Amino acid sequence: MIRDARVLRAGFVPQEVEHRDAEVNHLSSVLEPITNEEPTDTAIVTGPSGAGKTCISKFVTERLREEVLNVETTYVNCWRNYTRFRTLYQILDDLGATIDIHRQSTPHDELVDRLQQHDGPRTVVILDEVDQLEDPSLIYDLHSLPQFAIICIANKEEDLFSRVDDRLVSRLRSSEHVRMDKYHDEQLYDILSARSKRGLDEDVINDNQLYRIADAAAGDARLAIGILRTAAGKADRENHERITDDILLNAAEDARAQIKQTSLDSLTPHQRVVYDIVRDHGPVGPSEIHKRYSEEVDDPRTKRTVRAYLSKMTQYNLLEAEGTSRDREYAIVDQPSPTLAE
DNA sequence: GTTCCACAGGAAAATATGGAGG
DNA sequence: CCTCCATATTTTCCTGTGGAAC
Repeated sequence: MIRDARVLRAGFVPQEVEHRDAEVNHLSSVLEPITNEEPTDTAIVTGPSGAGKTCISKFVTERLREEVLNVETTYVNCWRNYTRFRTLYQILDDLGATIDIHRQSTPHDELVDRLQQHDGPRTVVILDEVDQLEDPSLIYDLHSLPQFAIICIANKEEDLFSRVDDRLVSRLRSSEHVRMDKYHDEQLYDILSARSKRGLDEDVINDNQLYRIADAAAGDARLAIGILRTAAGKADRENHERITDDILLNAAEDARAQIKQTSLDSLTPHQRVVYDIVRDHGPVGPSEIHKRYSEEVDDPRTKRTVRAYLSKMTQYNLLEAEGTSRDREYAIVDQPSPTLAE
C-alpha cells in the first residue's frame, strides 16, 4: 500500500511546492544575482513550525542548481550544530575543505579564513534554526564573504534580532525578508493529497480523512505529514488494504507521542529522573526537584547542573517554566490533543 | 524602603567520554 | 589493550533579578 515511503518522510523536498509560489519567487529573486557571479543579499525566512521554511529554501536552492552549473549549496541545522566551530566546520565539510582541520587546535578564526579563501563555485548557505546559534555573530562573519549567499531560517524575527549586536541588526534589517504563515486547512489538504498520490497506492485514504488530518494539524505541514506517515505505517504493518478510521483516530496522538518519545529518548538517565519527578509531582520548584532527585539517584549532580537540565528540557518543549525568580515552577507541558474525530 | 534568599544563567575550570592511532 | 587528544559534561564561582519578610 505504500508506493514511495520517501515522500512521507520528514525533510522530503517535493518536485512542486504547493501554495508557496509568491515566497518561492521572492526567495529565487533574492538569489538571482548569484547566477551572474554577483554577490547577493542575505535572505531571512521566518514563520511558525511546519510552514514550509526549510522546504522552500531547499527547493529554491535545488532548482537553482538545476539551472546554473557553477553553484553549490550547503545546509546546516544550527540547532544540532549550535557552536560557532560546528557550524563553520559543517559548511567547510560540505565544501570538501576540512582535510587538515581536525588535527591540532586549529584556531577558530582560521575556519573563517578558510572560507574566505575558498574559491570554488558560488555557494548558497542555508542556516536553519539560526536563532538557536549560541553566537549569532557568526552570521556577520559569513555576511561579509561575497562568494556566499546566506539564507537564515528562524521562527520569529524578534528572536533572531534580539540576540545579535547592533551593526548586524542594521545589516539584517536591510536584507530581504520572506515571511511565511501557517497553512490554511485547504492548503494542507492539497499538500496531503499530493503526497498521498505519490506516496501511497490509490484509495488507501479518502478525501474526508485527509481533511480531518489537515484540521488536526492546525496549519503545521510537518505534523500533518507526520500523522499521515504514522497512519500509513500502522495500516501497512497490520496488513490493511487501506487506512481505516480506527487507525486514523489514534494517528495524531501517536505522531505527537512519537515526537515526544524521541526527545525523551535523547535524555540521559539523570535527566530522565528529573523529568519523571516533574511529571509526577509538578508543578514544582527547583529546590524540591533537586531534593527529590538527590534521594532517587546514587550519585546526584549539583543544583546548577539540574538547572541546566531543566532549561534544556524547556527548550525541547518537554517542560514549561512559570515565574521568573523565587516563584519559578516547572511543569509538564500539556499538549492539546488534536481531534481527528469526524 | 531594605535585606534576604532562591533562582537564572554566564564563564571558566575540572572532569568524564569517545575515538584514533599506536 | 593503552594513550592521547578533542569534545562533552559537570562543577565551581559568579552576577543580577525579583518576591517575601521585615
